[in-house]
Amino acid sequence: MLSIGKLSATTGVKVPTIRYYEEIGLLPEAERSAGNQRLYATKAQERLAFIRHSRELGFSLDDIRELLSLSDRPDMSCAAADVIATRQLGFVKDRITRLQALQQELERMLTQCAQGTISDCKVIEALSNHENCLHPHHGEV
Amino acid sequence: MLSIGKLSATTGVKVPTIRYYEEIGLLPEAERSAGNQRLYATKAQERLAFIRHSRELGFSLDDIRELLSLSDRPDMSCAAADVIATRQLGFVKDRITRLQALQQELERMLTQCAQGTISDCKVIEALSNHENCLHPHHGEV
DNA sequence: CTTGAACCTCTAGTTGCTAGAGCTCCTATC
DNA sequence: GATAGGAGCTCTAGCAACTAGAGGTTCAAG
Ligand SMILES: [Zn+2]
Ligand SMILES: [Zn+2]
Ligand SMILES: [Zn+2]
Ligand SMILES: [Zn+2]
Repeated sequence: MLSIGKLSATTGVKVPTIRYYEEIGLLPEAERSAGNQRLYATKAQERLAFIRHSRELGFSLDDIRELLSLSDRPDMSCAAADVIATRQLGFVKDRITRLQALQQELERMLTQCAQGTISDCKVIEALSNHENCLHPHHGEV
Repeated sequence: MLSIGKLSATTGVKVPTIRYYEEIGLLPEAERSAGNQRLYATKAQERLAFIRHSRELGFSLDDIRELLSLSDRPDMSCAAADVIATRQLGFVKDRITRLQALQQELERMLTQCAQGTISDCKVIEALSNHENCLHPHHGEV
């Protein structure tokens, strides 16, 4: 059985984050020592590693909750898991597209600026009106 | 002079968002009608359009605050503005790189999955351990 | 047996808004 | 001029996914 600190060290998830995951029900309530400190078995390490890795791949905690509950039912079809991953892939692709548009706009305004005064600054000018933009870039970045 | 609703309609920024920008000092306190309702001059439209466009390009409100105060000093060097935009470009490029790594990992796990049961699902397996990943993908997405 | 690191709970802060309650005001129609 | 209802007002709370701090307890090394 590991203390929360050891669990944190072996998984790379910070102590308060582990407690937070327990609080929101991503991790089951930990066992406690006589002095009320959390104790974890190896199983918790795996579950936490799963969460961390999924987070690193950009999944939301809600998606992860769903994926965890699926992984607890090995005989079920994996269709639901694949739907979640496919949706995530869609988000990622979409975001890349939008960020590439932003990159172009930022590069354009920076190369146009001749490093003079604010009144001549193409960066400030570009921010002031969208007319010269090549992309629509609406919605969240 | 425009009501907050008209200002919202002409700029595409929602009414509560305009009030929020005023609250945090991005917009100056609006004049008020006899009945205490906000009234805006054309200048406010430009300022708000600047904020909105900068947000669309991914700048933080703190950066925008800085950019706005620079744009109020036309005789100054624009170096500071260019620094902010360059930094923003850096963020964007970095994020794109990380998202492209995520895209690859997600595509890899999805193409490997044979659509069977959870116990054979390559998506769940890939989330369970990072060993087979091609990228480190640490840090925030 | 003492010391200090690690643990506990609870609250509040972060970013950039958004939603709601409960009220007042403005304007259009009759 | 009365009235209906849309738009405005303030204030509080909530979202995601944590992070930081206060103030107190427990554990483990020496
Ligand atoms: Zn410039
Ligand atoms: Zn634009
Ligand atoms: Zn699968
Ligand atoms: Zn990985």
